[in-house]
Amino acid sequence: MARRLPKSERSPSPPPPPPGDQRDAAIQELSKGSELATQLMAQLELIPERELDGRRDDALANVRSLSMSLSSSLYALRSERREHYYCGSSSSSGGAGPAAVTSVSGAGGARKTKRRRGKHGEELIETVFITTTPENDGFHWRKYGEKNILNSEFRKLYYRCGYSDERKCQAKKYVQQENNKHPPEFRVTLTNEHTCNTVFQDQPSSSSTNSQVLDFTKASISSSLMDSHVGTPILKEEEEEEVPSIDESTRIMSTIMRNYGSYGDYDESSPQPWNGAGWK
DNA sequence: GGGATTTGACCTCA
DNA sequence: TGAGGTCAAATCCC
Repeated sequence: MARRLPKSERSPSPPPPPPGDQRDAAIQELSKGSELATQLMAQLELIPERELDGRRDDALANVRSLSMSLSSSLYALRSERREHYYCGSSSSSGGAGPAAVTSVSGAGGARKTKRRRGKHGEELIETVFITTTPENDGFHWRKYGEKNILNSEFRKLYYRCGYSDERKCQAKKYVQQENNKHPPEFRVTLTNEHTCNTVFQDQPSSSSTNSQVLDFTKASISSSLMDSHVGTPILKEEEEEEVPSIDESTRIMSTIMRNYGSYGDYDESSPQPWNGAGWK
């Protein structure tokens, strides 16, 4: 997520963002690399340990690191794009009216960015998308609430940035399971920009491992929920648009999820809601 | 003991 | 007035 600097910290004439086509090309290349890394990981999984002289785990760890790096780059690029779109649309909005909705599409999917007012009239940027990997967005989230939602069989989970206190980051994330597909899809709502600037950085000092913080920087989570399509959410329009079918990389990841647990623990015959860290 | 999650209560808004 | 969002004490886990 691109960091939005306070006015006083912004340079008078910020450098223009890279041309859109160049960025698209970069995103495409990174997506490809990420997909390939995922495939490689799946292939490595199929090779018996003994055939690699006990070095399969090392190789897997390396591929995971590679995939993570690619994913973080992808995420950073896409976040930059989203902010760019938002800034561009802000002037056309007259302020207090119905929430303006800006469709933001990228190489791997699309999101809806809404603008609405917060509790105290402050402007909130709200991005809604559907994804099968809600935990995988590169940020450090701390859960602060959970709620049953009317007419929904799944509970809504509330997260705020893990650095909300120490870095005054106002970013929040709401996750609600949408269905019992395999893998299940989640509606993820992001509000406010991250100001903590901690994508894939700053290993948390906490030694706690039972955390359900959606922390992609933690090896315990990143290894089991590693995913190549970070930032490639499945498009879901607010007003029931057709949802594209899950792409090849998603299917590959589903296979990996089965191998690594988490989604693999999901029993399709007796679906259970996702609790933020996997199914019990 | 410290950090994170859980969960019921409370607050706000439509 | 009810639903959704947040708070904060209790609890859990390392």
